[in-house]
Amino acid sequence: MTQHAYLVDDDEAIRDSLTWLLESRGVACASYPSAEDFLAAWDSSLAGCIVLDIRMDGMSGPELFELLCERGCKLPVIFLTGHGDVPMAVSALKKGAFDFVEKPCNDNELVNRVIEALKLDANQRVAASDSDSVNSLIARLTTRERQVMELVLSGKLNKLIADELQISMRTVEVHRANLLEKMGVRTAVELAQLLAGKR
Amino acid sequence: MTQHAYLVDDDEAIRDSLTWLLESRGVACASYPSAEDFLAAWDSSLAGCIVLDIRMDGMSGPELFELLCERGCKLPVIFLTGHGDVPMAVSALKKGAFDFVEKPCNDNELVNRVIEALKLDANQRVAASDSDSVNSLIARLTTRERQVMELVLSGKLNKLIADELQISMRTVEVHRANLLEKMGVRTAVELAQLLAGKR
DNA sequence: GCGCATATTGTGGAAATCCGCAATGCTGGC
DNA sequence: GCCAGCATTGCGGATTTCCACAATATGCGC
Repeated sequence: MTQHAYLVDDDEAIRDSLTWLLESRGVACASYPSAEDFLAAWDSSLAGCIVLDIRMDGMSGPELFELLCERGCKLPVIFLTGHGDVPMAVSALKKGAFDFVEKPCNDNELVNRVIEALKLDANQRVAASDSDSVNSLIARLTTRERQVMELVLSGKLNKLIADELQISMRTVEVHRANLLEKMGVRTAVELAQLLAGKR
Repeated sequence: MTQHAYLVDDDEAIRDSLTWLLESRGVACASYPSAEDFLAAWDSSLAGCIVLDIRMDGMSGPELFELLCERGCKLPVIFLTGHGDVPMAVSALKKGAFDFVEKPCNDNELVNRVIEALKLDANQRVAASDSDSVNSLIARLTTRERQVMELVLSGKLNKLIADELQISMRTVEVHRANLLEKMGVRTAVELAQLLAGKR
């Protein structure tokens, strides 16, 4: 999915000038005149970042942000704000908003923030994909393979694993070989590294 | 080092009432009437969190925060703020400030934030200590042991390690046994897990 | 009933790991 | 020169890991 900067602002002049500005820097844009419009268009496959005005008719920026968070949206959000509201800013940042930029703003500053947000989105996608891959590998293990894997990862000898599971050592070897193959690694060390942080 | 809530505010009444409030909830306090006073008292062994007023005569809260960050201070900082200043709030949060609480504030809210900040401080200390411990273990390895360790962690057989380093397999075994002992682990799997994230 | 997936087990042999015991050589500090 | 630390190596033996080949039993879906 191609990354876009999703511009959400009821002021058409701002949407147009931001679109022009960002596209001249190679950033694909999609603009929406209201929070409701973007919400209707959003789905979890969208890639990029959101540039979101705080004050709009109808649903406000923070309200949209809240709803997107509830729906699991991970896109970085840059708020455009013309008035100070510290509690709202603190609250949004703590909920994961990427940044606040005050209007009127320096063109370069905003574009740079957008580009940073796009980088963050890209990095998050890679990390999530890695995590999904490992999880799907684990999901393909049989119950017994998973049991043996846990014991291998706790550093036990095959002999002790056999004692603990009350099976033969040969069976432990079979499961061990199968699980390493399914996890796409050759050794228990590689397995431990693959699963680092997932335990 | 005992954790304290370090209260920095030029208003004595606020310092006193916060002290009373926090101590009645079991939090040790130390208060300072100015940013300069706290800065003079600070050193990196202090444990706890900082409750910091924004507006003070002399050095301001954000200025103190800036200086502390430059000096490597990791204590969580809760800003007390009576006026909105979004860019300052956004900037401080992005630099790692723990929270902003507006004055006048709900007593329970502030105490809860302080207690959360103390927990964060404690967790950070444990994590830093773990990291230091592993680093000091690594520092005790000889050059050769470190080389062998890297190759073990990349999953190579002793035989291949011996080829690569142009030494005998017995020597690899000696280094391998020595490094595992020095790192306090019994197997390469445990070693990989100990070093997860440090590579 | 048949086929498939899974779990289990045994045999035999090869390879890898581990380690006690013993020894040599080099370097740096006292 | 002596000693400690480090690097290196060999021998012999024990243990562990790995796996081809082969087989049986159970449960499930068609």
